[in-house]
Amino acid sequence: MRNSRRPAQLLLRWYASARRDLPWRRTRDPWCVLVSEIMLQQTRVSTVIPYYERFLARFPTPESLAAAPEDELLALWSGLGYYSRARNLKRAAEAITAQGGFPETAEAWRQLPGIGGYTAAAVASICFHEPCAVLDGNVARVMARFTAEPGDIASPGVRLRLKERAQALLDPRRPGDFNQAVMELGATLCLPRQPKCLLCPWRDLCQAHQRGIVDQLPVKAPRRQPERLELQLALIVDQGRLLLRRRDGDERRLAGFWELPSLEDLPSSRALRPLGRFRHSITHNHFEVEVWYGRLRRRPKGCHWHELDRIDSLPVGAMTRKAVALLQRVHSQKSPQFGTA
DNA sequence: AATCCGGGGGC
DNA sequence: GCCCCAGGATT
Repeated sequence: MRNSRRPAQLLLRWYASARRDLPWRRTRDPWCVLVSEIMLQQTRVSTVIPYYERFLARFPTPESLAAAPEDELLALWSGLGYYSRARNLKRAAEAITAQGGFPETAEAWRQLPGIGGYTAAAVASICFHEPCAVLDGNVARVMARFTAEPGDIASPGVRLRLKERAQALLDPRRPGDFNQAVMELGATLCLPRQPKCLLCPWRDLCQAHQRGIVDQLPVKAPRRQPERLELQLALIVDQGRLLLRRRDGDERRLAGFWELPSLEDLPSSRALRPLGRFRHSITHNHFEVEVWYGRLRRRPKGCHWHELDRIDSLPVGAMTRKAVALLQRVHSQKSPQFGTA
């Protein structure tokens, strides 16, 4: 009994001194914690922080989000990616509002849209002290090394085992701290490459470390190779307005988002001239983007004008942002009073 | 079980 | 370039 508690004690002692001061660690408000957990899905801490601050300033409660127009939400989420997270968060906020309060168990949280096993366990343990272990990428890696797990950590069977092992180690008196401590360990010491075992509180208990195979774990299946694609976009500007088209609402990705028309969409591209190019990767698609610039006599079918200085309030993907940023650079060169030259 | 969804930081 | 990130939904 005493022995099984030792790993948790070692970990929590380390966490007390090594934990980073992150915005969502300064509160136990379920709404703030939920927002952070959703944003942190497949997204790094440093990326999330500015989005988190802006989001909660605008939507401090589930009620405020439930009442908001979706476009405003998506504009605020723009650039963070995985936009179904935002749409599901709004639906969850609506459910919470309708229920008149937050769920209090992981099982109940799990019922909300966009909330899976990880997020449910995270919020329930941090905000409601439910003794349930989380399993995310960090915990999977830490536990795979701690127990020298030989299986592929992507396989459901292995993931279940890893979660059970985390559950067995969890300190039921401090489930939220324990969960965050394991993740902190994975994020700061037990790194995918070149882990800092010398600083690790579990060094002497870690099976992989004892066997000298830390750098061989965790085992992961090879991933599919990316596709290269070329894209030509048109940046049509007139009187401070930009020509955009809206993607269908049932598109697989970036549904309902505004984007630049491609060259093929335009009746004539003779008047356009090259402005620049850049690369942009979306999951396994690697785009080489060429941007053309100019004016058009008339508005093409399906396209709409938008004020250039109000693009920020539209749902717009990062690729479109990069292209528009290209334009800002040209403008500042043309207008010395706004540039440094 | 496989695939898809965005995007970016770090090496 | 490649890996992988406080995952979840869909097929």
